Amino acid sequence: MTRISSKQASPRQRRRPSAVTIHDVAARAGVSVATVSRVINRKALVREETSRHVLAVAQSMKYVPNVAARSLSIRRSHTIGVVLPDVHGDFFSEVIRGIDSAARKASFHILVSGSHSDRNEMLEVLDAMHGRVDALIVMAPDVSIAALNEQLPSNLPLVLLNSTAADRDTLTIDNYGGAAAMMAHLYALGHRRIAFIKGPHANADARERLRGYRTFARRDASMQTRELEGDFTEHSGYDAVRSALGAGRMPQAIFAANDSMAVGAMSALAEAGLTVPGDVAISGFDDIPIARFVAPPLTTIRVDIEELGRRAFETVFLAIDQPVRRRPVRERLPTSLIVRKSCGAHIHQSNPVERQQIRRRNA
Amino acid sequence: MTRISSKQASPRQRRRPSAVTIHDVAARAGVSVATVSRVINRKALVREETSRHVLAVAQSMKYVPNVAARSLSIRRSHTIGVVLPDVHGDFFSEVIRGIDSAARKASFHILVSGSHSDRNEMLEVLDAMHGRVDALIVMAPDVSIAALNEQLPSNLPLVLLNSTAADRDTLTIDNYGGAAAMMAHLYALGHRRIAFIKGPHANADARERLRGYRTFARRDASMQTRELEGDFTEHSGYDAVRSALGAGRMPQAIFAANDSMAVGAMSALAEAGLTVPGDVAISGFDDIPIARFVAPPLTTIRVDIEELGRRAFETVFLAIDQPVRRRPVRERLPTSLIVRKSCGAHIHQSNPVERQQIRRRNA
DNA sequence: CTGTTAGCGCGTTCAC
DNA sequence: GTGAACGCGCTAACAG
Repeated sequence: MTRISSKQASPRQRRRPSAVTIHDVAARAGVSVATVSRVINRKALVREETSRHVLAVAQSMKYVPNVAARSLSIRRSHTIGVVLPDVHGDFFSEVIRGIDSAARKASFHILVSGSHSDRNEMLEVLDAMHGRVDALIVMAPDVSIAALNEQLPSNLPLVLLNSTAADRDTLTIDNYGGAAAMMAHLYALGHRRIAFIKGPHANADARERLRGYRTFARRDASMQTRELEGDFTEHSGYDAVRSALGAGRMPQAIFAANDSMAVGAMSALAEAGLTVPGDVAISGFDDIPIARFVAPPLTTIRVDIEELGRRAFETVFLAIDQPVRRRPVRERLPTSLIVRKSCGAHIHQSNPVERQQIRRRNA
Repeated sequence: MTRISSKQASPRQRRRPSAVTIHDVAARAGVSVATVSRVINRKALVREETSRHVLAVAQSMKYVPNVAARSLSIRRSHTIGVVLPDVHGDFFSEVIRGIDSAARKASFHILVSGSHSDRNEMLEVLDAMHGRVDALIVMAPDVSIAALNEQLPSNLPLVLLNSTAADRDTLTIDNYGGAAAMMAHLYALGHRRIAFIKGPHANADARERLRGYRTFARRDASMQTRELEGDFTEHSGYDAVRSALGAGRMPQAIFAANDSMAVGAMSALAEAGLTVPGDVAISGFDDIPIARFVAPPLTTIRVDIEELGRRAFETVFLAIDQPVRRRPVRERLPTSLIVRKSCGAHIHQSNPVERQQIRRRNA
């Protein structure tokens, strides 16, 4: 009995008025749902004419595929989850921007969750994302990693940002190299008493920057180091300088683990009547937008956070539908030294003569 | 025939190994899927003992409900979409933070999409979110609103941020009032030649701030106004001052439509050898974190963006499942004047005597 | 090329 | 209290 379902309208409308479905379009276009599906998804071959007709009908009925149904069927949500800790300011927005722009090109959506202070909270969110996303981009303090590995279904593609874990894809910034480069720059400028304003101890980036500072500082016996506490906020940079002001000889240069603290430090210095770079040189890390607009402009290490986000998306995107567990991707994004006036005359690192003059002047 | 389905395992595993489903739990616990569902959702009454047992089994099997299936069934995704234009820096992160924190409390997820420069791009995204979200929080230039209203299913709860549209819920910042308050402050300080650095023309906030400036400036014949172009970036603030420097008499005060431009302006002033507030007073809008750490600290209008995000979520959340179309919510968030040193000595608005002295000094 | 049909995993009447 | 069975809207075989 090839009963053509002609009175389709009645069995519907059981609950809400509901949106127009693939069945409605099929009925109206006089084809089967399969054909409509094929047209919509451009899968398989459909006669050009049929295709146009279906498309026209769908358009006229304002048909929009139900994503939940599709996800259920193909087991894919075309969405990736992004979970970040409690980061503020530009970092957050830029990394999201990077991920979002890359995701949009691939027609992916991003489900974000930010500001997770404690581990349990983060794990809870991770759990809730299960099934909702095809892959995950996670930034977490190292301490969470172990628990994370157990919690997460190991078949879910995942890339870790700025933290390390064997057996997982990771994407990091070359914090160590950047810090070392900055120290080399300050050293070349003639500075020997260089203080460092640290970031939060729990932060992996902060630790690596500190390591760069320490390692370089140990390379020369004439170096006098000093470490000031900080937590990446402007205020902590301000406080760090205040404390330094009241304790012993001032350093010739202050290297802050991030730009925000450098700005805070400059503020404290200005308040104390000290000039930059005349009395003390200042440098930061990140190259946030205002870095070049403070007075004097801040010498810093540029980090392309947006690029980090883009790479993160690309990494997980490639991992989706890759059942074979290859060896983890471990990429480290480069940083670059941006020389501005806060550390003395503008010199090019590549010009040893000029460097010599500066060194003498600063001696 | 009460055939207990004992050999459940075979019909499964047709495609991927697939995660554990409600059927698996039911079979293992020796109950029906309906019961498991009831236990998981705490709906209907289930015998305490049965409930505990099912829960235990589910836990042991690491059962996680499939959200796609649930969404399909209950027609609800527990997700809200957030669509923002191309905003940078703190605004973006703070509004997301606000929405996210409120959403998490309600067990909602947020699907974000940012940096939409043109209208079509935004409409595309809006379209793609259809079915994926239960409600929408949208920030768009006014120009899009008309198209937006047509595009969006009118039954989808939606709140507009910083833009207006009849018949839609809107949440705005009191930009006009804030700008007027700042003008009153500068006026009280004795300033009469006050320049204004404008924001992007397409931006509703920028327009309102400009309106506040103009309206107040017209209240006194002694006022001399001047409008400088800007686009909310530090660089444009810098450029605005550079252009002013080369054209006629410098204003006594410069009121930037946002803090970023104020910072850029200060940078240009410092470069030109002008002091703040000695030679020219500077004020901004937003109270971004670095505002108090530039030298001198910036007088500004505080805007609580995170709160804006929280309110936005609450507004749409309340609208979900509210079939009755009440009259639109139109809320306007207050702003407050933060007096710092960039406009002269620190004075309290409430102290007329002090204000008098300042006025005389500035005369 | 196109139609039929069986799931995808879960919520939900309606009997029992 | 609990279970059987249907439907949510769509994709993917499998037939034709």
